[in-house]
Amino acid sequence: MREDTSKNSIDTRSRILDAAESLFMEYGFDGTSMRLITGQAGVNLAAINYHFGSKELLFQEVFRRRLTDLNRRRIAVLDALEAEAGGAPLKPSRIVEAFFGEALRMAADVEGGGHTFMRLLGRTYTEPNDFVRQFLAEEYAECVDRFLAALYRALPEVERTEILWRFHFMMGAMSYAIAGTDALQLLAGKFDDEDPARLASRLMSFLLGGLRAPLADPGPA
Amino acid sequence: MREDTSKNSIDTRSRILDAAESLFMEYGFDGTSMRLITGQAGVNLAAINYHFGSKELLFQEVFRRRLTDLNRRRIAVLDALEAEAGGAPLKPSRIVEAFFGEALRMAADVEGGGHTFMRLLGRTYTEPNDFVRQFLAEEYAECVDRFLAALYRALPEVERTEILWRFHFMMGAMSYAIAGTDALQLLAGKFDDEDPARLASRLMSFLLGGLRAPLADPGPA
DNA sequence: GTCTATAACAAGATAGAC
DNA sequence: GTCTATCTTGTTATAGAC
Repeated sequence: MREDTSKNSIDTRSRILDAAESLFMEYGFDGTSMRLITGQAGVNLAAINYHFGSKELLFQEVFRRRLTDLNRRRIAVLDALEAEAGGAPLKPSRIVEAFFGEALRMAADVEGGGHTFMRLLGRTYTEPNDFVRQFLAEEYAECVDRFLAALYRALPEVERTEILWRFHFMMGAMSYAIAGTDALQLLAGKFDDEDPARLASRLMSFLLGGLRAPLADPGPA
Repeated sequence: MREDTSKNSIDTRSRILDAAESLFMEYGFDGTSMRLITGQAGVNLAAINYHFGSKELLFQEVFRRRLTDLNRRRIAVLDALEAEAGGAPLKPSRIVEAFFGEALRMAADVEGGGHTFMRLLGRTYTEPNDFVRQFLAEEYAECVDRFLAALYRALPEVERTEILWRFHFMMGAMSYAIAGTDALQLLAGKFDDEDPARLASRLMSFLLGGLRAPLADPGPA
């Protein structure tokens, strides 16, 4: 194993990305200065602009680095399920497991940074920063469209708007699930420490319960 | 109706709070400058420090103004339910409805600013800003303790950690539900515009489905 | 209570030496 | 590719006139 033959240049990018991921997660985009990032990464202040062009572009790269792969894996799993089903609609639970299971697997990777990234992602959803809003929408477009289409086919009797909302609710629950494992939160300190696999099965059971819940009364006309 | 007899001083505080609430929701704490707030409020820049002491204290006051009442109402509803039950455990669905129903009612108040506030609140949960973390924990402590105790009594056969997590998941779903009504989001543009009452019943049905879901397999020992 | 002016500092970005 | 030094702008906060 080469120790630091290539400690420069190629490594600098990664060091910056790792530091940025962790700091953006902790302090948010506006709360994280470039000086803080380069300080933690052990690189020069000017390196961010040299390697990424700007703070915003660095932020985007932090997401692209992991998100592209995550959504590719999601789609691959969905492809496999659909191939296996041979034209028949999938079970809703399989679809949900494919989408959220991949995310939870990434979140379980504490060493490799997947955990930090998924927390950052959850946090960013509710941070309506203009430039990242559009970026995330593009990055997710294909994956979300594929999964929604699969759910529409799997639940033809359910109004599409209802499916959309439930999918959205599930994203919220997952986001909090990941954030809650060691973050702030009103309930912090009340949780026993427990392994991510246990959490994943807790969440999945909750999500499927919500997805299968009886439809709401549309209310009085 | 008096037009602007008291346009000063007492009104200035409210104007600042309203502007701050809306801007903090849109741009976050760090992304919102005092110049922006005072500009939108139509008051002088120095007014924030005069009336609130600092930007941080203003932020806290934005929350206190609405949160204290919200949690008081929640507790009042719980008190009424428990009085009615006369010592018997409550139905879990009633407890959940009390807690989230009050929040949803506030979120439905678009005119009065409750909607903006609830979106800000949901966003702030995932923003682990040190000073607001502690503040929110204190502001919520009594209410959360009361509702958790009620749930523990209502579901004695369910492991407490499981209840804690499901409560947490529900908070996440609610947060996204409120944010998603007109915010960013990957699914934005896909939602038909619809009234908040409809959304509330959609969410409640999802939450109860999740709460009632079969317990997860603890997994292999 | 409200205002102007400004102090004191931190931010992102870049020019130019090495 | 990396560094230092610096430019420009924007930030919170406050002193002091009105």
